[in-house]
Amino acid sequence: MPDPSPSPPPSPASPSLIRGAGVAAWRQIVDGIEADIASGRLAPGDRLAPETSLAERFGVNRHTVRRALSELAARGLVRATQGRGTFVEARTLAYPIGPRTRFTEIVAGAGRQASGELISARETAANAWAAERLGLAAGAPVLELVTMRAADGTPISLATSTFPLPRFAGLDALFRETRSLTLAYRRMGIPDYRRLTSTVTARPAAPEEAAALDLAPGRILLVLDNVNTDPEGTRIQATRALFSADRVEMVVEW
Amino acid sequence: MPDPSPSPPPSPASPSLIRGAGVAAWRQIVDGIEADIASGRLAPGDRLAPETSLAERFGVNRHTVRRALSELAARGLVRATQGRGTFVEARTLAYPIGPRTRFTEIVAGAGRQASGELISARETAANAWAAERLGLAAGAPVLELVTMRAADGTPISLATSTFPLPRFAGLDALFRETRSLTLAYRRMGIPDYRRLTSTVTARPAAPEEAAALDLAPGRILLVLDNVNTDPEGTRIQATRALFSADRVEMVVEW
DNA sequence: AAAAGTTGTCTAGTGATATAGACAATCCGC
DNA sequence: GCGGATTGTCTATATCACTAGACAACTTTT
Repeated sequence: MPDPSPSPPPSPASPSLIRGAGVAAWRQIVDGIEADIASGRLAPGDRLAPETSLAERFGVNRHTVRRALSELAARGLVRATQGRGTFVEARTLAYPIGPRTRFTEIVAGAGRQASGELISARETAANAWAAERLGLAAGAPVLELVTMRAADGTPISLATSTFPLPRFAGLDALFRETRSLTLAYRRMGIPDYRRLTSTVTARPAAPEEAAALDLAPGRILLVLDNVNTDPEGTRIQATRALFSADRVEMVVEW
Repeated sequence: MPDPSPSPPPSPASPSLIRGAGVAAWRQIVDGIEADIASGRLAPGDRLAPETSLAERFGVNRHTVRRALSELAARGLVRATQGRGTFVEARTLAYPIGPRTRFTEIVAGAGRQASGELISARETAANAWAAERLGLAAGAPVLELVTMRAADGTPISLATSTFPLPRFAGLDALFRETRSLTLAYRRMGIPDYRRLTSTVTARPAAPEEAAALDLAPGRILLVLDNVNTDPEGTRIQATRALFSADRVEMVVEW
């Protein structure tokens, strides 16, 4: 049996809706069109089928289709103009997963403007998740940094990084000063870090996550877990970054 | 700005529901609990909070909670027993993304039973997706194989692989005979293949995809695109595999 | 200039969702 | 054996989603 292989992108979202699944018809239409946009089946500038055609295709009333298009417009994915039609406005960012990633370079490479901020820094006790990944005892003191990144002002990722204490006491101050984790590491005597593992999964955004990333409720998140070590192989950083699956696709190259 | 880092798993799904988002309250509860299970916040064997507690936590009627739990039970994620409580039954498969992947080994390594089948094989004209990845002219003749994989009888992935013709004419017969793509390649004079790129993204399942993978409508898919080459660097295979994000997490290691 | 195509807005009726209450049945701890 | 905790089932009502029709206003095509 060959390793799993994805099917080539099929025709646009299936017109048949699922009734009784707890997802409103208009919402399913939203998700379907959004999936077409995210997958490239609908590209920026493309005009959507007219409302009456979509209604016929999805087997719903034209008002239901309008409810969906209204939501898509509110999310900035499409723009409707009276008498002309509804056009696609969305695009995604190709985000490489690799031994090292530079958010600013990734965004600039896509012809967009990167920005970011350190939302919070605090010393706390390592929870089970961080303790396991950093090889610490549960409850061990750690430094936790929360950061938010954006491309062209659109939130891209919400990330929390955890570092063992007391080794990394003061890292947050160095980070605020240098705006670079790599430079902050160097100031602390660590010439470079190495990626140990990366894990990707996906799930719906919790309400507070959706709010932070300016997403509609329940949008899908790509969750990227990274563990980094110092040159001697000691684990120094465990990070979890949340990305909107509508705005980002993960790319791995060898 | 450091590379994005995920926040450690937060407390269980936010109890507040989003009204007016087109997702029924009971359905949001389903997704929230399912996310807790997928993320490990709720582990197999854990008992869920009682119905009355969940109703209070989510701010809904107990019947609405029961509607959600009924759905989770139908999906095989939880099991309710009168007088005792509701317990978690789900688990996920760690699926490595790497230069080579062996589904059977991955599943066996998780202590589960792998199975799979070749659903279809056909000669067709390359669509834009495959043509781009294989470096072919659009419409060039290709062989397309569709496969389904399962672990312990639970569908894990639906994959479509595309191969250029006439070079790979007969590959499907060799594949049926050897049950191994690597062996089939060797019989055709290709000692080994190499991974060129892998891309991971996520989106809701289309109805026919959900049906094929035995998922509830609208469940989240992890979509893995791979491009492989022969030892000389010529692209020989483009694959898209669809995975349930509830059942699989992608793991990358260096 | 007129017709056709398309989005935008208004009013109104029917079915699904969520709520509510009550009580039965099962399991577990004391 | 009893009480408390929890799931299971029944009936009933209010609110929201979806449908339907009609027509206005704008843009594009003929």
